[in-house]
Amino acid sequence: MDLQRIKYFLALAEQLHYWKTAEKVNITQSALTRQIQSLENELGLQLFERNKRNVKLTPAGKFLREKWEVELNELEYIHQFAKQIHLGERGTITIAHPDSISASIMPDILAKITQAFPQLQIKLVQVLYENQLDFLKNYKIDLAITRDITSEQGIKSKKIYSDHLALVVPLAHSFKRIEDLSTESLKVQKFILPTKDEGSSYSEIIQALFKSYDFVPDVFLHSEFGSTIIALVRKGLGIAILPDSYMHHQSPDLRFISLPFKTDILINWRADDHNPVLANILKLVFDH
Amino acid sequence: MDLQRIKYFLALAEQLHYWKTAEKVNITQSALTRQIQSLENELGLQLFERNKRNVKLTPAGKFLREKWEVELNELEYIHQFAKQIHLGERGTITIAHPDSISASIMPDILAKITQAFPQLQIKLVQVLYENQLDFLKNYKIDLAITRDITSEQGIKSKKIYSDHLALVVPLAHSFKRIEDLSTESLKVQKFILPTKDEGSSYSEIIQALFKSYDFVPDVFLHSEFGSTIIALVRKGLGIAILPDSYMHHQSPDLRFISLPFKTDILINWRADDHNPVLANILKLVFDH
DNA sequence: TTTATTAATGCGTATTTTGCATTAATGGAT
DNA sequence: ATCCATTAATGCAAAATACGCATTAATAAA
Repeated sequence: MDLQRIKYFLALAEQLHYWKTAEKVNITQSALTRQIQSLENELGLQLFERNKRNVKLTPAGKFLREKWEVELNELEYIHQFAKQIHLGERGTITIAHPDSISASIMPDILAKITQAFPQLQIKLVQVLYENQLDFLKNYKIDLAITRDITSEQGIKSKKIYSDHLALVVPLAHSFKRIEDLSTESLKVQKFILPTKDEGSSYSEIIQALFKSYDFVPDVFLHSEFGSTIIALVRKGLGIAILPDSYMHHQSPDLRFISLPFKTDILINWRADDHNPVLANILKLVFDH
Repeated sequence: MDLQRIKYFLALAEQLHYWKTAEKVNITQSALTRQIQSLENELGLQLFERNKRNVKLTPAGKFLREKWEVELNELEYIHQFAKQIHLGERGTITIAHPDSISASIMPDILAKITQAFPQLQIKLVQVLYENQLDFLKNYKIDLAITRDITSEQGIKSKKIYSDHLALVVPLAHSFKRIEDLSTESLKVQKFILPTKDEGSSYSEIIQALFKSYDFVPDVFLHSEFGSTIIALVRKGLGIAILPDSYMHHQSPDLRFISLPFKTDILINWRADDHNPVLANILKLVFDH
């Protein structure tokens, strides 16, 4: 059953006149007659009661007119919706990102996405560094924004931003500027650091930082979560090394001392993910 | 857009294999390929991600699979329903009938209808004699069961039953049998009769009855409604002439004395009413 | 590298649809 | 009652579309 036939039927049901309807739908009266006939044959029922002079709907025709009208509209809506999915304007994408950029580049990215594709559903999740790749591969997330470089098979990666590491201290602390730092003054500090993961490029940078001052830090506590670390520093329990994007968080009573060590932010995705939503988002993020 | 194409799509979406699907739906792989291609072109989107080795649904394809499945089922249901309407197995018909047969032939007719066509919606209404034809012509009712003969243009009519007139008296009344009736004994009675309509064949029969006894009745009250008349007789306010089908009503304290005057029950309908429901009901009523 | 698998495609054939011209039925006008 | 204008149905040839067969080309596995 061709939907076009149903459209012809609906047009005729409105006009109740073959010539006028045929003209309206741009076919000949003969073609229209046969379209209606084959529709009736297909359904095994009569749609119109007609003689050479008059055309009127049968009860079944009246019923179908009403129902088909609804059904066709519904189909049209469905097809539009599908088209939007095809164009990557509709759909859901799940993004994992570190807490450090919650207040800096994430808002920028999200603003751009929702402006360009207001119909997109975005799910933001926080995932432990060690789980990110697994989640990506197992379709639990579609995009992982991370500070770690990966060279995994099947995962594509691209740098989108980089910021500096900063020493985070309470306002009252004696460290005011980078010149105040020295091996001696650092040695006596208590440090609060991220969890040291094997092969994490981010913790390697921090290691390099300590090596440049040639000392081994007294680490009081490890935490994966930046906001926890900040709260601890504010309470005076120690000092921390964090990406300076944390400065964008509202953090009174704290001083950020920028250090000459850069940490990259990368975006990872499945190489074989052909979801148009992903393509659109990547394009947006890269056209920066 | 041909619904057959959507069915092919759904089959392929399940199998994800052109050869197997083609075999299943009884076309060649080449035909199936082209059906899917033209469906994609028509929609302006990709349904499957495919290379020469693998077939998988795109996000839009997944969406459409789900939606179309529902939509096709709905359409199939609608078409079945329409078929039933065409066959006169579904639909609504409005029937007007006089109160006198509420307890006799109406139950018979209705039982037959609901047994043969359990899906039919039947509306029963009581319509004043004088309005019946108007209601019929104006599509307010589809069938009028009446005691009046009509020879109206465009209205078809057929006798379906006939019963006798009866004299209705309280049990205590002196009239016991038809032999008790005479011009003298009748003259002194108070009568409760139906509304005397001009040209109503029913009231003409009653007139004829009185004429045969050669007297003019003392009419205490006219009422269109048989049940009202019966109540009045039971209270001793007078005696009445009614069709003897009223005997089927539960009427204690009353005596029906059958008289040798017949009154026909006719069924009327619009000559140009091609509603299959009507045809079915007429067939049922006539095959009696 | 070879092989087996499998979706796409060129091409000729079969089927379906279309438009034109004509027919036949019907309601209204004379 | 007869004629006429209107209009849905239909025969037929042409055009468009769909189909199947055979082949191609891409790809994963051996």
